[in-house]
Amino acid sequence: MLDIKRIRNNPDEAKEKLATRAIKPEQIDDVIALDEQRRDLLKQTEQLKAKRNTVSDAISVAKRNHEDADKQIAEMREVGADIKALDTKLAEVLDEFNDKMARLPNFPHDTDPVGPDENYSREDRKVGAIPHFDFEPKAHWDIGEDLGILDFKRAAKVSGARFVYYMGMGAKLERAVYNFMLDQHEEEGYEEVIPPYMVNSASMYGTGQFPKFKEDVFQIQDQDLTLIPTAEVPLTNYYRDEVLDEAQLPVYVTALSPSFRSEAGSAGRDTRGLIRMHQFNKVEMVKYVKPEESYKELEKMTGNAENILQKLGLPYHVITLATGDMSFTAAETHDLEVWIPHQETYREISSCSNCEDFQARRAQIRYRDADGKVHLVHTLNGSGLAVGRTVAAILENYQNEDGSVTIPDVLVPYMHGVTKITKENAHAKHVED
RNA sequence: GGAGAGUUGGCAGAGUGGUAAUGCAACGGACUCGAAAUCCGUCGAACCCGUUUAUAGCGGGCGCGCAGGUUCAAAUCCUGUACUCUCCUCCA
Repeated sequence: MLDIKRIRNNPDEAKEKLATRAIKPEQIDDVIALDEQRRDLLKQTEQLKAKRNTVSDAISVAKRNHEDADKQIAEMREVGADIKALDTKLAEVLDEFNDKMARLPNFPHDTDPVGPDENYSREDRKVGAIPHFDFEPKAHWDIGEDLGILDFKRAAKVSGARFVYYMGMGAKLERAVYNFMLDQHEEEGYEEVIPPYMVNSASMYGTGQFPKFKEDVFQIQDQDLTLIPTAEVPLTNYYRDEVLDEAQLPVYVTALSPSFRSEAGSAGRDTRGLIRMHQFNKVEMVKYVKPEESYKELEKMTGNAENILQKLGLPYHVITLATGDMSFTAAETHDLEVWIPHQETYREISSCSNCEDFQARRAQIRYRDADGKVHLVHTLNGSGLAVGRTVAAILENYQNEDGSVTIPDVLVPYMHGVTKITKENAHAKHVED
């Protein structure tokens, strides 16, 4: 949620900034007009309420002295009716105002590249050498199915498209990857959390998924529960409607969780493999910080995600998203894209965003400074990393000509010493009693 | 799933129709070399509107889980709802 006072005082600034995010100037004029209506009605009803309060006092005194108050009561009956009418109108205006405000995206940061889509994003750096293969590299779904560690067919039978079973060493690799990530982030100062995987609408609203992106999620029928599309939602709403002490900041938390996404509107894209699933694991990082530190913290968080890729030896590049390509709540976003050999391209594997006070205003997450004054915190979130896509990247970048996959060194301890996944070791052996 | 109880300021806790007691904590001051204790004073944080250069001050609104309703007037009465706790049932 943007600050209406800032929009009211600088409408041109708001129009200019949001124009880069596909918001028409009329939408700004709309909210300003509604805001004016709202304040006008508020003034009227508050004047009447002030009158009601003073006259009610008089009535109360009169009654106590057993004097007649019928005249005032009759007068107040009318005032009461007027208040009710005004309040009804005010509620309507307020609803519309809130709805329109809730659909305006965050202001982009001044340094963000301006442009309508990903073609305008800025590449900040490339890290790691792109691997060269003496053979035709296979797609990760072929590697996985040939080794028998990924089973898309049976997942389709049991659940549907965009689901997968990880089998044997595949499951173990997934587990190794996220355990490694959690351990790394813990070393970097993040507290590990296991959050709820279903949240209520207020939480979805707080982090900005609702009201605009309801079609992107899975909701439980007849209950106010939504399967989380990212752990960002439960992690950021943890302090919803709270005032923190300045001394508590910054707060760093991390969580492994499944993420559930309906992928409405993605029909036909990435139909094979682990890239785009209805359910995938992700290790998420969230920070609550003081406003003046949020951009420094964003760089640190991006570094935390990069650290994972570097230790895994996966080539990637970092881009700063163009204004038109950023998510709704972000003021600035760095995407990490990992090299996928079979597609000969970089694919998103992490997205680290500074939401500034946009989520904090919606979710009312604040802190009290040394002078006792209350301010909104800044919130950041980043994937560190999407686990399924990391497994896909490992399978492809570490594949061998014989169909086996070498395990990156840092994961070997997490694989209990296994250095390579082969057809021979991919599955459980029968154990004689 | 069944039955009951509860939700009031940072915390504890009164208040069953006339507009939020009290205690603790906190803050300011006095005393003190300083602190503690004591005494005096302030105090529902936050939010909204108006006035304003102002995040100062002042005025008003709001404010008793949330949303409605009844009433001249609601913490108090009514309806719905969320959450917490206890017991029963069930359950990994």
